Amino acid sequence: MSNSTPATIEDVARIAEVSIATVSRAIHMPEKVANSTRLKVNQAIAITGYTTNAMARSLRLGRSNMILVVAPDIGDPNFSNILVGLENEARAHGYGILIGHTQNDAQRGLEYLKFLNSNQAAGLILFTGILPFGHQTMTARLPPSVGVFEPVFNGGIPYVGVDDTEGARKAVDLLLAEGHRKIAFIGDSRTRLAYTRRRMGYDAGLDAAGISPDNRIVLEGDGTIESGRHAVEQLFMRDTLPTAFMCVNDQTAIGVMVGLGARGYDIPRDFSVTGFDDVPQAVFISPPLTTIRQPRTAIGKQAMALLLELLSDGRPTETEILLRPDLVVRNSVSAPSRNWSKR
Amino acid sequence: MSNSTPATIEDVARIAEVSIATVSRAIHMPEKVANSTRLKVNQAIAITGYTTNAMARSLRLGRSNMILVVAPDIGDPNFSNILVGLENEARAHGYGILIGHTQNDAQRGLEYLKFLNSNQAAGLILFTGILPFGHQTMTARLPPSVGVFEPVFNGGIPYVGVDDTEGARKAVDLLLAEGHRKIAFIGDSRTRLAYTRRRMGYDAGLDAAGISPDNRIVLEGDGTIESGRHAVEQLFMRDTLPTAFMCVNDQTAIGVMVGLGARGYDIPRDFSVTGFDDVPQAVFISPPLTTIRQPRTAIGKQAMALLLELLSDGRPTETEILLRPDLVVRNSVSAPSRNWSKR
DNA sequence: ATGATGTATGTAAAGGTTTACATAAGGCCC
DNA sequence: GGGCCTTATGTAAACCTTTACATACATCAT
Repeated sequence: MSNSTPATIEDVARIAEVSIATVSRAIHMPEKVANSTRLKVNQAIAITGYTTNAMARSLRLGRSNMILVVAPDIGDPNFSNILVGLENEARAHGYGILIGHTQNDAQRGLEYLKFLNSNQAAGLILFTGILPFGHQTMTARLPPSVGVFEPVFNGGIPYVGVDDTEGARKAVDLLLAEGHRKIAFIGDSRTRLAYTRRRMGYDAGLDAAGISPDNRIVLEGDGTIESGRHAVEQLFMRDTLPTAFMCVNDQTAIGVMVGLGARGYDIPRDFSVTGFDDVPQAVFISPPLTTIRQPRTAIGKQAMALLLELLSDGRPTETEILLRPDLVVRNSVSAPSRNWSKR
Repeated sequence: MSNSTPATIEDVARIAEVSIATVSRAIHMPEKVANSTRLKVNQAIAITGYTTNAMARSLRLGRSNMILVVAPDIGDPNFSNILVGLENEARAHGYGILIGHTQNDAQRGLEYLKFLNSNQAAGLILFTGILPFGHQTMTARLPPSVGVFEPVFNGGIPYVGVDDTEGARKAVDLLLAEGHRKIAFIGDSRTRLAYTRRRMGYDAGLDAAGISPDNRIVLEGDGTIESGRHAVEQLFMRDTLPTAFMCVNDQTAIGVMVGLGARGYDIPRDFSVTGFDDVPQAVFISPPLTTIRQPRTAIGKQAMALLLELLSDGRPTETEILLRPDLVVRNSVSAPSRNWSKR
């Protein structure tokens, strides 16, 4: 059957000697069709190699079987594993994944909006932490959407991610348990919800340990390696130094380690460092980084499951599913060796 | 105009007081329509917020504006950067990217084949190095396709990637220049075309240096970290050891370094190691890995450009576009310190 | 004035589905 | 045997475009 044009439902109907309506029913509502007929149809499908034309189907149904996934940066090491989870779950339900990356450019976001408007995607997964569509869009027009990895700032969109506060708490508690009392928090941008939440974990841990706010050092940056390096430089300008650096993410932590290394310090002997995310590099840098693991594949899977549920129910839930963060202990933390406060 | 159902071409036609054919022409063949009319249509489009329904368009045209990208593993560190290149180029031409990963499972491949058969994708980008569809598919049915990163084994599909042979040659020449004479090549599977080609570079370099085949050590594996570690163990069983390990990819090189480290050797003092790919980790491991860089974004961009060209021309070119590999020198190579052959 | 040529627009069909509605047949009850 | 319900199938419309073909009008050469 190596026909040049693919078989249509009509070809199947002709061979099975039934109407096209029956063929459609045999495929999508098999219980509505007599056993004998279903058999004939299935044979005809096998003979012709028929597969339903997704375009025609989506057109008729007014809804596609694609999910648009928008991320600021496809290359982000966190991204790919979540994508695996998303993709697996989507495929299992007959959906495909359409991907786009905005590079934090609103113009780009708008271009992807077209995929939505033109009915090419039935749902939206957002990695961006923000609706990347400027103000042209009212949320009303958006298809069912789920934020992932980073809570969505505007728009009141359900979110699946790690419990940032609890994760940060685990990190700070480890540092505390090792005996650290002067712990710096190296954050990224205050506009990121993840920052705020991790910071909350940091503060809560320090509160519980009875460490006064005066003894806390909090810096902001942009979450890059460079930003971590820069934070170290800033801190060395001051008259007090922490004994430990608790970083908002692994990139920052790597930057901190680079900065400290450049000044000739040894980690964890001289300073302890923790990260957050457990990116693949974390295990390769030296020393291997003690950090908080994001269950990325699970996050992807659950986010997609939630979206698919929204898609069938239509119920506009505003949920937040928080997954448990795990502390992964490697070699970047030890007890404080000396008190840097007075040097 | 926050209407619940999106505007159709008919809404636009009514407002602009023209026929739907004219609207369609005003959009797609503006020169065929009078200036005054075009103006009216554009205004009507602005008022209604109309965007073309991609489903209807694709159905009518018999061709979608999606490109299917199939990779064995989305999480592969090589993948994401190529994807960036692919995506940028696609978007610039109004195409979207549909992604799938097979995990080397033929069943999975078949599932993606459905996207193709159901007309949801106009073209195919293959990362898999092999047509992942078992034998059910004759190439005739495949849409325009381009292999990327890994030459496609079966199917005679155009390919865009790095020049493996030249890259390997650069690595072996560096090792030779440092004075190494006993260089082991740690490969992966002989079925991978990339292996064969890199191996050719290795042999060519050694030939040129007048090193006889007896003095070459070649091992095979599966390209994983574990496989690199295993290769080291195997070599220590033998009575001759190389002074340098030239690895088919960075993963293997990392494994080799781990294996050597576990035995207490220092790199590059005791042994030199080179990789291939320049994955993001390569810079973080210690010592940072000297390797061959794949111009990933450029590969993606060119592959997509080629595919788009195929899509419009229809000309079934069987090309191979080989990009220049760059040697990136870090710290895993130095002159051989002693001769391990007789220990 | 006539016919030819060219330009701008309209009409209607086609693309492959799904599904509301119509029809037909079979079984059952009285 | 007639009416009624159930089950299985068919008919045809609708989803929204694009485009071949038809039409209408203007321009121009003769």
